[in-house]
Amino acid sequence: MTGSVTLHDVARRAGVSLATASRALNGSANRVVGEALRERVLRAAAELRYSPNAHAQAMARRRTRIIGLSLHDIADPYFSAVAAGVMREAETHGLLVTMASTGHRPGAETDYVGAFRRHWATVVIVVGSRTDDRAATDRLAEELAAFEAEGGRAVAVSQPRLPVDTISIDNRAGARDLGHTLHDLGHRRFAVLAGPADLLTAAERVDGFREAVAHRGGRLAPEHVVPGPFTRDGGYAAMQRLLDEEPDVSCVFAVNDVMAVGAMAALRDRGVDLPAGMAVAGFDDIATLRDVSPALTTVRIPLEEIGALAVRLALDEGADRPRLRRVAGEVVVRASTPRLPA
Amino acid sequence: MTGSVTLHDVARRAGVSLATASRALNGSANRVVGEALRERVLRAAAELRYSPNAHAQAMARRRTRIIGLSLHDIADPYFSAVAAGVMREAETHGLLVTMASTGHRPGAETDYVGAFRRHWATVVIVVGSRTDDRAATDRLAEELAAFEAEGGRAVAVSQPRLPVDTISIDNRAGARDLGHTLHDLGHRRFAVLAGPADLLTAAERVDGFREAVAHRGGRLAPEHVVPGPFTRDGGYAAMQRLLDEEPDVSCVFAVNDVMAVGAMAALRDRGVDLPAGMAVAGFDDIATLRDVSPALTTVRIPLEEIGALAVRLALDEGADRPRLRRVAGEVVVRASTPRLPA
DNA sequence: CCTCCTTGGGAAAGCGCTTACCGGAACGGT
DNA sequence: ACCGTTCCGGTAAGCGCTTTCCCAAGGAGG
Repeated sequence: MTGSVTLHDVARRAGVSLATASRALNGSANRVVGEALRERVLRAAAELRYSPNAHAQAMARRRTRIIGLSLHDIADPYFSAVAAGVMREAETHGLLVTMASTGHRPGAETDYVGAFRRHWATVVIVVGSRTDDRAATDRLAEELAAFEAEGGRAVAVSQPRLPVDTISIDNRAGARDLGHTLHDLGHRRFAVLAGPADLLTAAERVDGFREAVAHRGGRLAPEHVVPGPFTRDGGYAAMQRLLDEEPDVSCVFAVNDVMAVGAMAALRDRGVDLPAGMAVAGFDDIATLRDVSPALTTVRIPLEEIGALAVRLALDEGADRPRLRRVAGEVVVRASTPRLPA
Repeated sequence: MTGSVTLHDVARRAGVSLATASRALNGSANRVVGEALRERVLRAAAELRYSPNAHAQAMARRRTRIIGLSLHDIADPYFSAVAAGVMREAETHGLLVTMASTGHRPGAETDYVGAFRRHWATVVIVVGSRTDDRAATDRLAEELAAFEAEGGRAVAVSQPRLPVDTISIDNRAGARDLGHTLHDLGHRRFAVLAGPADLLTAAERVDGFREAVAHRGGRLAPEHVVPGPFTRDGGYAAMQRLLDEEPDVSCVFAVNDVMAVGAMAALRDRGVDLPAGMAVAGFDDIATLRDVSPALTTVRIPLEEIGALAVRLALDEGADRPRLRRVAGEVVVRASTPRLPA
């Protein structure tokens, strides 16, 4: 990058030293720069369209104003909602966010956290939820610990067992509440599209739902719990497999909205009338999906708020860390789960 | 950030000089480091868990491996699709992307490009489409020019009149094709939910559609072109206003899918049967929205591919810049626009 | 009138890295 | 045996900024 104007140029044009120029521009603490000089410097800077080099500042100050955000897939509305919250909050603090999509690749999070560490990010936020690969989790934990040891602040969202502040979505309680609600609507025979086996978030939702069913004296048959990717197509395929077994079921719970919508498509393609022929419920309350028809019963998670909270948590100089914040979901009943005629 | 291990530590532990350590680690060009030494250095680095400081490298090399991406709103699926493409392609090149949501705030893009410039980003990508505020556009153009003058590469998506490589979605042709298709389906009386007046993307889509209608000997009545925000609620409200006028219309074209879905919700709330009572078409073919019902007729834009293309374009050392790439849309007819019975 | 603060500016030492540039050693050709 | 050449390691000069330390000048207090 050639030709950029440096502080040196500004100082020369204003006829002052580098030190004075620097002080004039950032109004350095416990040091006053004469009004006249400050004026001169500011004017010179403006005339030259000077903008300080962020890396040089980072070197000298030994810190930056960037947030590193690692998530699975920005195209997934779940993650983009969280990202939106992070970015909104970041902006109010004058922070820039650099983002990485791990694409569900195990280990990628650790690599990216490493990159953020190399960049002296002030804050790193990882949102995910892998649970199976214990070794990978340990390496991530180690990397995050190193990052915090160097003065950074990390927050994990939906990613337990990490030695940093974490925000935990109460998946279990949300799914349980949903289960009870569906039971109250008269449903007794359930199936679950369970999502990926290795995703803790998915597992918790299944468990919570199972608890509710059990609590009401029912039982979730193992063959009615079908796994699959956390995507629209995953939901579609899982629903097809389920239908192939001709299950005796009146209501299917997909552990996220995206899958639920895929499941609805599969049902329709098989000629099932919705919502009369089958009730469908999801999880997350993705904004973009609120207008599917029939409108989806789901558990609302304040995703954007969670993103903002992550930033605030990281910036908050509280003691006794790591801290844990639980955020609850709220069942929203819509048209996709009508009351079952007795 | 204290306690981080530096190259100095590595060099000392390996018993070599800084220069050698550096050379051993980056295998510097036209310079060979003895195998034994290189081994020693690598081992020392691994033992110390050394990771180079990105800012120091940036300072010394005078460039970085980051892409600055500015867009309106990451929570909007249109933008998150483009972002996903950018990030996917960035990763294959070992680039990190730092992202900014302008939140539709005029001038914010310029501020963020300035920030990216300060960071010596190698590439800046702005995706947007404001057209009304000429002064703002000029300032953005100026900032981008300065950025490129300093050796960076910028690409604009859907943002014309900028002195950099730009990717232009052929909104006009897409909307025209859609108009013809709808006409072929027997529709004659159209309304348009036109989106924000100041967004070029929206304006072009309206124009293209209008052209098609005119070409077939029809006419789009001004009161049937209703503006509004580019959002679900914008579509909902616009549709309501339209219905309040009790227009003699059989088909409404919302200039993006998100609005189309909002419009469908409004129609349903007014008791209109879909798709029989009113045909609805959108634009973009947002993946998350493919399963609304009735399935939405729309114009498919390869958004993710566009994001990836932007990165490739920026990295491509082609001559005769600025270059212009047009990408076309493709009409996808689905259930929301049935053939009108003659 | 001298000393001691206080105020405000400059010189210079880094921050952690890359990369000319320099120089010693080993080697081959004559 | 001498003189290029190569090879390969070290020394040091930055990259653009902040910040400590030092110093000059002016004012207050004795």
